[in-house]
Amino acid sequence: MPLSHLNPEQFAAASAPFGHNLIIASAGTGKTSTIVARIAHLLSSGVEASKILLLTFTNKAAAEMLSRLAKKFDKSVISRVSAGTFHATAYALLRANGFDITLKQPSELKLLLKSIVGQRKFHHISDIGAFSAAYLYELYSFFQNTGGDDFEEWFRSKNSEQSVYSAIYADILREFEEEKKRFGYADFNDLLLYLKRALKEGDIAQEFTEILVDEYQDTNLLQSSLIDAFGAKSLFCVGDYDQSIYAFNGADISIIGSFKERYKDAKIYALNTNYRSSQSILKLANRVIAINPRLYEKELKVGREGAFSQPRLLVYDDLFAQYKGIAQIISSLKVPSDEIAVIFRNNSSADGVEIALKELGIASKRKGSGSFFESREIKALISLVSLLLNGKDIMAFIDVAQYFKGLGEAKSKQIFELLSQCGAGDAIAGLLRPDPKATITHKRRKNYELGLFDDELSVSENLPASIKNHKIASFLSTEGGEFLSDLLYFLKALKGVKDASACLGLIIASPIYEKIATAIAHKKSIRKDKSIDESQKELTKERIIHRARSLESIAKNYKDLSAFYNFLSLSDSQMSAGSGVSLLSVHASKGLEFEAVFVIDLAQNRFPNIRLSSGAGGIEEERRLFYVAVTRAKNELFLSYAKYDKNGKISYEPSQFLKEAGFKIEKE
DNA sequence: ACTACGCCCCTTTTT
DNA sequence: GGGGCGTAGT
Repeated sequence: MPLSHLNPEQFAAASAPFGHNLIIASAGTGKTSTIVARIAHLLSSGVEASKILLLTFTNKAAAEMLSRLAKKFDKSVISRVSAGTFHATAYALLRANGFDITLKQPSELKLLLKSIVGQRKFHHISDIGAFSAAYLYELYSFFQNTGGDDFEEWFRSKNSEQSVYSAIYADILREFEEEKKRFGYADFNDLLLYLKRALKEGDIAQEFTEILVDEYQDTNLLQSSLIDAFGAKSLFCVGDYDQSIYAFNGADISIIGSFKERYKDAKIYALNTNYRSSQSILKLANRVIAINPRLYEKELKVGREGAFSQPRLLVYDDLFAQYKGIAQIISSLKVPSDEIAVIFRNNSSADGVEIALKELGIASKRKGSGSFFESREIKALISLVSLLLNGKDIMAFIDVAQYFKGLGEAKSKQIFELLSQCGAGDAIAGLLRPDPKATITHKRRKNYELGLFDDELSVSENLPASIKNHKIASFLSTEGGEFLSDLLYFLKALKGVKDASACLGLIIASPIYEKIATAIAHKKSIRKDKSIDESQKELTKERIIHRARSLESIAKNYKDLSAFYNFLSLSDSQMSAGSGVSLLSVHASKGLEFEAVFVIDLAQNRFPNIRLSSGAGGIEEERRLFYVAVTRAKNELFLSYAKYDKNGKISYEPSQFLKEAGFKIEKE
């Protein structure tokens, strides 16, 4: 039984009676084991598995806890436990209840918002520069996550100078909501908002006996209100206010702080024995974090004994010398590289470290950061998948169309609109089965009427046979016709194929993807003198197909295309394949532990990041970030910074956290 | 009106 | 290396 090897504190928490339980679990105190034991306790006491909901911060964490439980319980029981991130859980519940939603990444919705902002004028109101669409999106997201109600009012109370635009911004966002609805889009926040509303209005009746919340300190008001909307009989919230580092996403430390006041029957448990870090590491971490206000009493006890090396401060003259020096130390450590992490405040630090390690032949892995899923060829592949699932997805349509010469954003949009009219809002349906009764209207461009491009008839003549008789054929250019013909062929080839991996295989083999791959390879093979490097082009194309194939093999794990698409949209920190030294931002390091940890670029302005510390969480949040970073270390901890940057143009002061940790730093 | 292309900007943290 | 913006070209 998992409960048998718990310490008394952990046991008390794991076997707590039903009710509103808050477990204050400091870093390294066996939080995961306690949650696993709690679920085991619930199952053993006869709670039906499907009445348990486990909310974690990453899907990986949820999967890990379930796999631990699978060792003690029947797999068919464990598979009935609902577990995942807030977002993954909400998505699953909404879909299971018939909500038809296409989840879109923030980057794509920023693009959609941008197209709306672009049509607005601001300068007739004021000379003040208006916010960019990206910034407005983030602001709106923050507003939603912090439980906001009236954007315009909220905005005015927060931002005095930009208040002149508050009405326009609010109207833009109203239109944004309409557009999202029209194209069937939802973003991360929408998942939570939709579910919350559905629960409140009784559209979804999902009862849980107990909801367990991991990383409770990073819950924001939207998430907190969603927990309440479930109306579960019992809560088991596990967190540590000293590790709250998501204020920028609306995480509110007062949610954990006010637990006692919000729930009358609240019981507070504390896990105080640290089994992870050596005494000297813990001492350093606690000394710094003690400067922050204490929300609950903590008496940290060291669970490990033995002789460990003291944390070391490494000071370098130059930024690059720092990365090189760290790589050198790493190569000399007698620790497996998988047990080493380099942790930084800003992702911009990662490149230098990666290069320095590479030079010494040391393998490293970085979390997802762009590369694979954001590459053009994978994005196009996902867009094609998206179109199969959602015929209203205009952004996927434009993304695919752009690889056909002569089709840019505006032309693609026009074609999409025409097709939509043939398919009652669904462009793909409009292409496959145009409604003969639909009347289509098209805003003709003036230039056409002036006869500037007079080959309208000959253009139609050139259309591929498959598209010649389509209702919108008379509006199409040769390129547009070619694109729709390829798309039509693609849709017919994939019709009725459910298996995700088979789908991907067919997509990759389709003429439309072949054209896309060729177009991308072509662009990447243009030499400086504008000639084409043909051998390079072939090589790039092979690499593109190879990458596409690796996505195909990932798809094998999913039962159908829409399950696979869900994974693509929701999966956290996409695959950190291979082995080697982990390169992590502090946020990405959350929940992990390593034998040896390097916290780098500990310079004032860099870490703490001064620009950010003036924002939501303030310097206290930066201090918590420092606390999280150093408490990842089990045995060895190295702290470092450089006095100057590469070009010596900027000089850095040591981070205030180094002083707070008790390091004596000599003056120049 | 729209697309293609070259040049300059910068780069917080995550589901 | 990507996105924003001005310019040339269809």
